Amino acid sequence: MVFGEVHIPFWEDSGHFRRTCSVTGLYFWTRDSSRTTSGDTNEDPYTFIGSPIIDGYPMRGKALKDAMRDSFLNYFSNHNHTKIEPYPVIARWRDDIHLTIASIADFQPHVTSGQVPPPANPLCISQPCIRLTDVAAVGRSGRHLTTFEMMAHHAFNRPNDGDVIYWVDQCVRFCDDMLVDTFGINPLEITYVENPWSGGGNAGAALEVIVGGLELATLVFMNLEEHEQGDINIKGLKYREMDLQIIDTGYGLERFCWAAAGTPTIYEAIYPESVSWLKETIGFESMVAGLDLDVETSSLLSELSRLAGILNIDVGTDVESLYIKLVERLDELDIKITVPELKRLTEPLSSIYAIPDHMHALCNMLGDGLIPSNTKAGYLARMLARRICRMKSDLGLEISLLELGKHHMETHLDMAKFIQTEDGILKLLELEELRYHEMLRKGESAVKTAFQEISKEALDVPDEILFRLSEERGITPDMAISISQKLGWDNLSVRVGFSADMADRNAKLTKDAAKNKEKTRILSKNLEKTSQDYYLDTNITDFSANVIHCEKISDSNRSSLSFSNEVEQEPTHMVVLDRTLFYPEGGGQLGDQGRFFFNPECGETKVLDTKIEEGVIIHFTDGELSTGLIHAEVNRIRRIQLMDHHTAVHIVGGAARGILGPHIRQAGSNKGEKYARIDLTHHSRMSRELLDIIEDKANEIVQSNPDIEKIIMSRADADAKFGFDIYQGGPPKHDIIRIIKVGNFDTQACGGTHHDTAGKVGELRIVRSSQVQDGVERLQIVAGDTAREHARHQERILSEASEILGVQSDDLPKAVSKFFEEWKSQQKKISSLEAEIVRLRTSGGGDEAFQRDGIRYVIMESDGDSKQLMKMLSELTRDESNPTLAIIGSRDGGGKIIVATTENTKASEMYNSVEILKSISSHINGGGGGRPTFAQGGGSNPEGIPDALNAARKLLDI
RNA sequence: GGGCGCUUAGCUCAGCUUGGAAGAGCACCUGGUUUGCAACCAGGUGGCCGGGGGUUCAAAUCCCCCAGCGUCCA
Repeated sequence: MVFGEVHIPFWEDSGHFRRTCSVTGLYFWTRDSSRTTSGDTNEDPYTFIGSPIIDGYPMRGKALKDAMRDSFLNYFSNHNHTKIEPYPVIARWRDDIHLTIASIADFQPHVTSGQVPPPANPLCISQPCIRLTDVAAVGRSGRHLTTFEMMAHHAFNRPNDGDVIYWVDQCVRFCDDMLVDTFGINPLEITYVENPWSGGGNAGAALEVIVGGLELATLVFMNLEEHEQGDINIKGLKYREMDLQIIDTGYGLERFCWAAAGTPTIYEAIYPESVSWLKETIGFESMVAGLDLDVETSSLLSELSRLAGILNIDVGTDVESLYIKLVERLDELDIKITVPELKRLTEPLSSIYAIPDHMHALCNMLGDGLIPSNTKAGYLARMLARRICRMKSDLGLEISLLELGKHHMETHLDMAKFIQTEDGILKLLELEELRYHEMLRKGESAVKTAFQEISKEALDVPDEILFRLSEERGITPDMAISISQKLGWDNLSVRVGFSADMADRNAKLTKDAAKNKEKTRILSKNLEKTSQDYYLDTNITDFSANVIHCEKISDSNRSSLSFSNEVEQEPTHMVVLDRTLFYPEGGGQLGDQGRFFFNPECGETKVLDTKIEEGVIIHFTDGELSTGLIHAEVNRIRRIQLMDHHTAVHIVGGAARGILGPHIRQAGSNKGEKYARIDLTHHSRMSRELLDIIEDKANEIVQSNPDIEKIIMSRADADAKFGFDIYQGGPPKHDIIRIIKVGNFDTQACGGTHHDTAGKVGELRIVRSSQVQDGVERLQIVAGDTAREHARHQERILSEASEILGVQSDDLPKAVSKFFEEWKSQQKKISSLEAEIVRLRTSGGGDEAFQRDGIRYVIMESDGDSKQLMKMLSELTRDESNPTLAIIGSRDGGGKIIVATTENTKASEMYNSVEILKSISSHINGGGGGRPTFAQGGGSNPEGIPDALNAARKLLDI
């Protein structure tokens, strides 16, 4: 059987025929022997608009989704599937994607790799998903969404172990039975298109389930994995069969709703309240009437929605070319309309459709506790918020983002399921709208500056300018153009194809960046994993073990290794033991230090740092060791300090969450001996007052001295018991994980070393906060002995500083500001005195002056720096009624010479200051330059000043 | 995670490409002219040109490091 073909008994049992699609060439299965197309081609218009293909669902919007979801889940739970609660839309358990893009993403990579058993088998779920790749098509195509629910039934089979739940035949039987029996779909209308699937390192045969021109579901039979020695070739990559065979299905909840509603677009089926509210608010009907189109608008709109479904809108498609295609197709249907006319109608409409979709995605993301930011997942939320704001202003819609969100949540969402509160989400929406307007305000002057070289009559803008405005300022090309129109550039427009080029440029930049990434191995050979005995008891620091490997650090290794600044000496060797109590750098905690020795008399080898590579713990030492038994000792004081800091970090995280709310998550942390820091997600900067409150709360926790539980449990159990909030330190990498639970204040998966009770931390101080990126606040923490040492250090600084000024440290701020003010006013006094000196020297003195042919020559040596000289020169050469050539030298700082002439006079015509300066500056071993009427220079031989001035006199024949 | 940009007067920002006397508008002060909605005219006050290092005779300007802020892409 050829890969991708699906031959199952069900086809024969149910009277299906295999056909080749006359348009796409793909094979498909149908009960209708007269069918020639697969159903999902540009020859297959939607048949359900106005005449639903699913009966019995008269409701719309949220009620429709709820009913449809129930029907689906009930069908499968009645057929032995276990209902699973949906996962968050922010995929915190993964490090390769930010958002949950499919139901199977819930189980990747741990379940699909076979490492962790599924939470149930078989299972069914309706998973909210967010995909932003087609965000430009949302609202325009009539069917694209950034957020949707993927209803699914999954089964995980291990045929080699005789553990098979069900495979292709049963999967298709479930699907067909449900579509026909539960949803009453006419069996003749259903086609199954054979279209194999591959992606993310896996592949398998797949069937697309098409009804009424709409792809309702995809059934994937994932049984292949990418492998160098694989014998199955798909799209140039080699695959082999894997132990696990996975039923991966996806049924589009919103598409089922659409097919049941038969509305012109999918948006009217699922967000009818929002669409009509927005239409009413902006007066859409009267606006359409005001357009004065030649064609009848209602028939145009229904044709449009029908056509939009057929037109394939690809990722990164230029909206402009889409319009051109649409107008061509309308022309074929004898509807004559120009692109600008069509745009005036459809652009507002597409915004009305896109706003509820974007708001739905945004509320889901924020509801999961996400904070909008300028990086990572937070950026995706910000992008959606800004798209809504932009569409709002295009529509002239005077409803705040906050109000839109409130309406959306009341109409379309169950808030009880969210981590974040409704008020919390509204606060974030309000902040985002403020930031958007701030960006626009700054954008205006940015556009003004960037466009200053462009003529007001110009028709287009150089690409580079638009690229840069977009990348540096967040001003999209069309925003830049509309801003520029306000500023007087009336004829500018964005050239056709520009956005496609910008997408290409971005794709190329990302590709180049990806190329540079490559991971180098530290050790030269593969070794058994080291037994991590430090988990048994974190208080033991002395042990014996066998050296099983030692190698010198090579030069190439050295460049790829990085050691923290707590590693005082460059290591020379790497040592691997069979077991160890040395904790390797990980989870933000620095590696342990200590020593190895054979016996107390015989010298020792320092352990400078510890790291881990694929389970092998590497000790970095200052000397070579031969294999055999050794004694070892972890630096106990350092270990305890690291435990103080690590436990303190958990306590501060818990305290901050208790005070500020559920959106506080750890976005990273770092624990050393001298310092600790924790990065927390929060929407605003933290004031010192707020830090004090958190610090007080954290110290209360320390003093209440709760036990710190260390629980080893399976990944699946941990997920079920504690949820995904435990993965604050990053996605889990093992099937068995370790939970650190500080009373009821903080629970997270963590591999670090911790005290057994919180009280051991002793004292804890939050030293300061800084912002690492928008929406992430970094708190610097000191705990235990380091906290005391820190306080001493601060006091030393204060006492030293106050001693210098001769004041009490309490008076230091006042004294410093007094000194600063005095310094400033004295600076001012000095410069006015300098000016006075210049006036005196230049007004009276005629000694050095020499008159000839109506020009005054002043050649003299003076005191003062170049700034003073310049002032004197400008005094001397200011008066145009007294044409002057002035040359002044000073021995200040290596020697300075300045030459100037009075502008617009005989003097400036006859003499070039730069040339005169250059010809004499050699006497002070220097150079110089400037304008023809004002040149300055200097050198390194101050004693040459008189020679230089004499040379000038000679040159001028004085 | 990978980029890019910005930081100059109380505020909003020019100037940096190509080094050579620190600018504009608003605000503020003084005087004049006026008391009709961002009044006008003349003059003035106000700058560690984010911090630190380097190159140079000379750095707001070029190079490196640090900090703060912004923004794009994945």
